[in-house]
Amino acid sequence: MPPVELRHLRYFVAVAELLNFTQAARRLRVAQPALSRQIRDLEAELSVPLLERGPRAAKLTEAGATFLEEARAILQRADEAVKLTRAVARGERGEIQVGYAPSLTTEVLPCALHSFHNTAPGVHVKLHDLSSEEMLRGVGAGRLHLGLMARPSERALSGLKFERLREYPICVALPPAHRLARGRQVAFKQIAEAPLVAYSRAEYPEYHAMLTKLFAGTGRTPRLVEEHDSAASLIAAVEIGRGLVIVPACLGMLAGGRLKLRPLHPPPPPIQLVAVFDPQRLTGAAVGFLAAARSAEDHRPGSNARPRSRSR
Amino acid sequence: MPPVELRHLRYFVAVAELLNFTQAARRLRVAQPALSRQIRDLEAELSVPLLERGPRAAKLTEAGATFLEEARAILQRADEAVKLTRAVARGERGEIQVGYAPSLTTEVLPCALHSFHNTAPGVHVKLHDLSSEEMLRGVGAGRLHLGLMARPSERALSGLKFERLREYPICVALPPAHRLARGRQVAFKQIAEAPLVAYSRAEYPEYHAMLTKLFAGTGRTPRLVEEHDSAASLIAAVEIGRGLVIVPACLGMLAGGRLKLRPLHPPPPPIQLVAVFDPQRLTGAAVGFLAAARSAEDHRPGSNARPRSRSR
DNA sequence: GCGGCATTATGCCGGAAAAGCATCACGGCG
DNA sequence: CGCCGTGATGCTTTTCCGGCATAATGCCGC
Repeated sequence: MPPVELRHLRYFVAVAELLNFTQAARRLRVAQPALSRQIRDLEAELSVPLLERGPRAAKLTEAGATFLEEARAILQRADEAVKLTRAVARGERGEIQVGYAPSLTTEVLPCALHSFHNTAPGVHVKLHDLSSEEMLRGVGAGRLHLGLMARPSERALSGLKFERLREYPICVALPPAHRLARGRQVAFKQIAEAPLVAYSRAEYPEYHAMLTKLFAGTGRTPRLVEEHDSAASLIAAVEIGRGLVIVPACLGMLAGGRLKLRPLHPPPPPIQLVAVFDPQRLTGAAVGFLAAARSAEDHRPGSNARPRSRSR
Repeated sequence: MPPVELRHLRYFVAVAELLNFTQAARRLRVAQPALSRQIRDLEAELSVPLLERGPRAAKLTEAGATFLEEARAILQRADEAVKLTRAVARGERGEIQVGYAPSLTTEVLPCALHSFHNTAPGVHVKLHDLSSEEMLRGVGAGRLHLGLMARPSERALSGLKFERLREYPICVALPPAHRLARGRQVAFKQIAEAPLVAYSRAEYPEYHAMLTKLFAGTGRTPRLVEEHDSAASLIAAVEIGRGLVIVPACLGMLAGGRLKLRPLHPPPPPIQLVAVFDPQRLTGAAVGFLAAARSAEDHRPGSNARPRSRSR
């Protein structure tokens, strides 16, 4: 016995709406006998009469009326399924898992989310505050679509790709009243022996790798006096004078006016904020989010904007 | 371009679950090439790749995963639609509209509802307290499936059919202390001049038709002292001695011990409780309800039960 | 590196099923 | 009674689905 197909439902709905096989056949652009047979087959498959054929018009039976509701619902659902699937493929619907390094992405993330929501309002972005290793593992395992983090070493990538989103010069964060805050920049030797606060080594190993690289070849070692597990407490520690901290410029977003950031003078290589992804598994929505993150302009004044040329 | 059919969904779900065309084809009892082509056609129709074919196994794409959920839901819905429609045709699901005359059906209706609910728990019975004319019009117009009422005249039926459910002897209802309550029955002449209360003529014209018939040929006219629009207030009126009332025996169900019912002596033709229906439109559920009403036994003692033979 | 083993894709053919065409049967209406 | 309109039936045509044989592909083990 041939199974029920959507064609049967489409045909039946047409007949049930017009209550007339001939007109329904015309609407469906098939000949009337073909339609009659399909309806007959459907009734046979259900072993239930759905219509009472009269010479003047057809009439729905009780069962036919309930089947009509059902058939309409099924057809609509099928239609929506197709539309939804196409939208997912176009990256307009669905969900993406995004890992992010909180302090590094304070500038980019809000803008990217905002801009992405405008272009793809149907995509739900799930954010995960993760360490760099967790992100790399998550992207590698397919749990994450994107990881926003400091550029990792080539061997840590192991097949993944990345795209550079921003570069942030390495700065010294100082209390506003600090002596060194008066200049436009700070020479490395001025802080080489100063007490430093830092991110905790356990949670931010790559920060310490950066510090080590910074001090390599200078014959000094950083004088770490405290470790903190978040940017907020780090800022507070500097504010109350426990020490200085070496951070990428984007931390200015978080510190607001509480700290002054001054670029290090012989400028070391800047911190690169990148988006890591698996090119195999890059979905449409993830591509869209990447584009939003790449092109997101910072709307707040003065943070990463080039200083405007002085009015002459 | 051929449209999407349920077959495509069935095939896709099988492949998506096994992630293997060959095994899925075996489960579907088709050859693997046929399955491959159907999936290819489906993807072409959606213009969306749903599966990534690998030499080791297939993998769902993002769009494929969402389409899988949708396809499963649609197939299940279709399955349920078929089951539901069959159940409706068998009279096991659905809804019936039943009109009833409240005081005439106090015995039958509760039993019928109970018994019907046991045999067809999926059918919702909608009850409508209506006058006889309203019921006849409702059944004639298809708004009601059944009308439970006193047997109407043949010409009022106009094409409808009915089935007799019960017969109730015509009785006189008296206050328990009334002189006439002492006997087992009441002779007509004993009440022919007594003050009578009655149902209101406006709402119960057929009651007055019955009264008229009862008095026809006796040379008397009923001495009506009050009219009431419900059985409850009628009972109360008799209880406080405003008059007697002529009612079918089933009113004993409502009056409880408050009134005594005594059959009229030369017994007039009894009141027939019938179910009126349109044989053209009789649905399975309505047939079931009719059967329940017909065979419903009264579980309460002594109301319509034949008096048991005395122990000798 | 190459043969074996799985995978899916392709070409071709036969048959089932759906569509089309012509016609029939039936009921209402002028 | 003939003339619409209805849906049903018989037959043919077309489409398309399924089956078979076989190719192409990628992986694994030897």
